[in-house]
Amino acid sequence: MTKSVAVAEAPEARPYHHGDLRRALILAAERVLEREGPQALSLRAVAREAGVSPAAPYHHFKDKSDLLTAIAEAGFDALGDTIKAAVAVDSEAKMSTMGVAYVRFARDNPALYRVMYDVSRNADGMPDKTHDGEGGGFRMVEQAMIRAGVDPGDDLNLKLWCISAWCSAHGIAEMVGFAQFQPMIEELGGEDRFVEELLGRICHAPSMDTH
Amino acid sequence: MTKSVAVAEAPEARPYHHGDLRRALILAAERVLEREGPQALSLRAVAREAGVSPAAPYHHFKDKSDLLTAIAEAGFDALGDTIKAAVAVDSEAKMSTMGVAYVRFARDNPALYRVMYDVSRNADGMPDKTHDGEGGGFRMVEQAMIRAGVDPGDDLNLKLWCISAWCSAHGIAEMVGFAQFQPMIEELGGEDRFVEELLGRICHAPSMDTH
DNA sequence: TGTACATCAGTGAACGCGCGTTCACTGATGTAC
DNA sequence: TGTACATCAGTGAACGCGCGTTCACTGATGTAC
Repeated sequence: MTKSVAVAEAPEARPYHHGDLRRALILAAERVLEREGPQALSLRAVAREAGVSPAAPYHHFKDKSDLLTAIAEAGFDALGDTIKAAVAVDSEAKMSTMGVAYVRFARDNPALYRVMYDVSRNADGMPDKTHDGEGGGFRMVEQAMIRAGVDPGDDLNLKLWCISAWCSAHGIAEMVGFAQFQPMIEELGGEDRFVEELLGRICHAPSMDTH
Repeated sequence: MTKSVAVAEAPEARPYHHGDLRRALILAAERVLEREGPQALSLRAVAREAGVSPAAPYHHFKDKSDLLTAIAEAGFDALGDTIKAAVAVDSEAKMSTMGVAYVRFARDNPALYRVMYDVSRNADGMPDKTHDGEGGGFRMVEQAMIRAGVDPGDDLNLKLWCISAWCSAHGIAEMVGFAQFQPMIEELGGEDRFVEELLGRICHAPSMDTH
């Protein structure tokens, strides 16, 4: 509910001050990405999509790369939420459930996923929140690994298993779309099954503790 | 040895006709990538680096994307050669040897590696030569898998193991550089050891045939 | 409750830049006779 | 062996474009008194 004004304006007229342009810009960026892909993600395009002038974003972000960082961070948050939701449904919270959810997110938001890792590469890593944060993705993987039988006391081993799983999921996410794999995907009855098969060859409880 | 000309030119004067500009452009692109990164890889920059006018490349490539495709293909060839060389040294031709060589290539040529996969994503897959070709990378992985104990008769299973390994190597290659992992890398005594640890958790003979 | 004023968050025009691509051209090469 | 000519592989100027960023500005908001 906004304050009423003395003179009625055109119904959709945005007030001069936006209210939460920072957030609006990030949402606009996601729409641009989905609609036009990562190449089209310019600061100007985002401003255009949000309905503001090209100079407006500079009141909320230092420069373009600062905006990209925020977009990537929002993406990693969304990824974490997706995995969380998948785990909530699967009572056993299996690694493969999480892996499939991970890859699905990447496949459903390919351009955003691309930006997330492009930014990470430039920033020498993913957001700290994702890696170390309490509700972050890595923590969830850790817990699933422990449930799968990895000794939680051996910290180095546990971490290596998590990183190994995450890297695999990332590699799969980037490559499932390759045309060469499509016949096999059909044979297996869909992308999710294909991903399960790949993940199954990577994370399988029996050998996890033998290292 | 070039034909001598009646009037002596400045020593480095390139003849009007280049001879093999197509190849020279690809090499120039690799230099640009190494020196300035993937963002700087414009058609004009490549022409500049090769010492020709911006219009010259159009006699050898349909457009920019055609040039990029050729660069990526050359990159995949070089990757294949690197793996081949590593296998030649290691008499057992272990998976981990190949994996480490793969990741080393990606780390030594980060910008080229990026372009290789960017192009692959746009082209819906890596070059056929790499995937299906006789001396291509996938074939080498196949053979190593067979040596490691995967039943060569079960074609689907064999292929899934190869894809799984390749995806993992790719994921690792993209993420080893992340700052979060650096302490662990030091602890393990270097990047190659870290990569070996990760790969060891992914490809380990005992369970390969149990599927 | 009103008023003066600082601050915030927009505008829109302008800047210089490098890009991909096209064009009419020209120099060099190779082939037919 | 020489010459005419088609073809090939370059040049360099020009095009229009969208970009990131800056600037002086202005409208709206909130605070002090």
